[in-house]
Amino acid sequence: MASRAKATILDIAREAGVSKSTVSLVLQGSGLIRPETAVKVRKAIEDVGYVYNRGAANLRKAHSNVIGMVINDLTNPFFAELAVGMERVFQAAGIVPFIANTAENPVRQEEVLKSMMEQGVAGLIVSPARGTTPGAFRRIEAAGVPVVFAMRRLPESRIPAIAPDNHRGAYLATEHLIAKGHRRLAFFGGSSDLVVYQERLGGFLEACEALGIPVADRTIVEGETSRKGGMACLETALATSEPPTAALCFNDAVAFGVMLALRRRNLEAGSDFAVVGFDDVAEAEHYSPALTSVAVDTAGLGERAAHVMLKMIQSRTTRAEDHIGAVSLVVRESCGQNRSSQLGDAA
Amino acid sequence: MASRAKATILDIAREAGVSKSTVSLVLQGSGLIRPETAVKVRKAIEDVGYVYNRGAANLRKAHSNVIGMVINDLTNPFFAELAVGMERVFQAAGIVPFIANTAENPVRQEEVLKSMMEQGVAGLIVSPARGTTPGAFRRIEAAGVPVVFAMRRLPESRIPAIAPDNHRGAYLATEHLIAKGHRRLAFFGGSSDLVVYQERLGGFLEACEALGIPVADRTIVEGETSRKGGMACLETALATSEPPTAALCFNDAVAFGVMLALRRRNLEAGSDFAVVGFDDVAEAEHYSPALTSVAVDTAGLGERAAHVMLKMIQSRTTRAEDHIGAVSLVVRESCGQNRSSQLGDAA
DNA sequence: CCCTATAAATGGAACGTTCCAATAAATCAA
DNA sequence: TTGATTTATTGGAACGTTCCATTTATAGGG
Repeated sequence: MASRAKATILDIAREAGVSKSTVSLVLQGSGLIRPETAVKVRKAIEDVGYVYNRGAANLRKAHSNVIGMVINDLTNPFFAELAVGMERVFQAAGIVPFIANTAENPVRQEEVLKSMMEQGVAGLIVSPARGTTPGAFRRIEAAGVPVVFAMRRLPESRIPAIAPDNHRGAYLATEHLIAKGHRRLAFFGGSSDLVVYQERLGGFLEACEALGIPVADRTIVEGETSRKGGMACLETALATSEPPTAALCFNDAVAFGVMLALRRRNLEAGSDFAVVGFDDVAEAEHYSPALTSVAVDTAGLGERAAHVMLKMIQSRTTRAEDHIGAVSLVVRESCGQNRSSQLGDAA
Repeated sequence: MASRAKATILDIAREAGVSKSTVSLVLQGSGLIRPETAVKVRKAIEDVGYVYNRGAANLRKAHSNVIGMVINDLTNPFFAELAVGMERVFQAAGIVPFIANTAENPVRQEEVLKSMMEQGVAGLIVSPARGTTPGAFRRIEAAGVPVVFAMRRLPESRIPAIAPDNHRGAYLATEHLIAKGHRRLAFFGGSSDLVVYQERLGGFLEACEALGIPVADRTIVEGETSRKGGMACLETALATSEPPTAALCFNDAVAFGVMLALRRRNLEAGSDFAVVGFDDVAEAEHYSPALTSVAVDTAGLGERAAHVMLKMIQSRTTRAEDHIGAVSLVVRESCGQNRSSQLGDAA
């Protein structure tokens, strides 16, 4: 049932009565061939069910047309949105992104990166897995393949990163909670081995500092960056002697978890406890109550990352500027009305 | 900054003072080479920062080690779970799955499939986009590349499909609703151009038939298979003169939408209106109220699909049996207590 | 009518691997 | 010692493309 030996450019040449070089030219859409010849060749291609062998082509050509996208957690819809943004710009450039999942596992990540390199990708967009070793990208850089980090970065790396302004986002959100009249604040979820965590927590702390929330009234609970993690964080925080009345969550998944835990306790997110998320995933808007969250323009960051990559490939460089994306606080229902009457809202 | 010409097997040979053939043998882990030689070669490989060129290798070798996974909607966490299951088995077989998203767009799907073929994938696991034309896989089959459909199938295709027992799942769920005492039932979401839809709706209708729900008391509302779609379905259904009191939803996303719409109307899912989902995504358990749903063992189906693919590759065939995965109803809170007192639950 | 310029098509070498057949070195039986 | 056997290693052809340098055909200018 399987067809005989795969058809090659030579088979087409024979079929169309031209030389292999001519076929190659047609394949590349060269203007040198006579239109009628091109038509003839294209028909032959169709007839024999030819499939182009990009591996063979890349043997001679400089660059391939595939870039690899290595994601630490595909089950987070956030990354799917990021991928969508990238695909838009790559598609226009005739480039196909291949996605691979590392499931937050550095070993798996190593394998995946190796495989993509062997496949001859023109570039790599990576959201590094937690615990990625500093040297993990040394060989790739040495090979001259451009790498861009998306959303996450490595502490001491020279690799350009595209990420939202985490610090500012956290500051804005915290400011909002304080403006709502809250005085005992929590930061929920995430763990300190992530640069992103440092940035977001940093923004939270700076806002507390600037707006007069004493250290004693700040509750910081690390935890998994998932619904489950969020639920755990809330339980931990409410068990303290002076529990917080509001929380900035590491991301939306944590925030959803917090809201679930509240409901289980018959508390209402918004009126009884204020919750702010981070990332503003599509779901935030449709939750009940709708989640106030820091919007990071995920798809936009994806586009940006793709553009940077394209530029790097073109200019054959392995260096580029970092890019910090603008953020904005999207106020919805999860922080309720103002606690004291002192302030209007700060949208 | 970018390194000089990429190192090849010949550079390593020179460095290690052996022939290229020896290097090749080492690369393939052949037992023919003397251990000390192997060590010497591996050191050279490390020293020059060599990266294996799989494209060149595939020129001579029969099969590549990558399989393509083409997904219609990466933003649905369901597919991420499917991917996770596959990755487990592929990883053990030394195969790397590359994922591409078609965003439910047949044109994009065509491009993606073409690109994967050109890349020389050993096989393709596909969840076809809505509106895929019957002939879309003709060329791929002709090229002898094995294809497996996951979750979705095409109406008249000979391509093996791995899917849950949609009919039975829908039947079970409907039976459950009826056992709970509901008599006016709805089927929400999906559209009739999907085979899956036919199957699920079929199970629903058969249960209605068998358990004595007259046609007049069945409400069928097609809609987008998303939260938004679910919200719309509920609104439509409640606007009828004799609105249903319970709904089986095409999938969990639709069910979540329905529950949201209920809350907006100050109705309680469970007590005021019963909701059953389909797929049992991770989120179903954590929702409030927790969603009763038909569990399809997503990761298990992924594993199965991967196994079938592996078998097909090994036996160089393009044919295999369909596989229908077992389903089970997971009863949680979204259908509330029994409506009438006549029956216990049917877990 | 010849020479040159342009357009279209072509053959051959090269790309980095694998694999076969062949060689070289080491071991063994007699 | 010699031939046969086993163990390690090797050169060369092949894989399917691209690209350069040619060749061939077509047209234009004087």
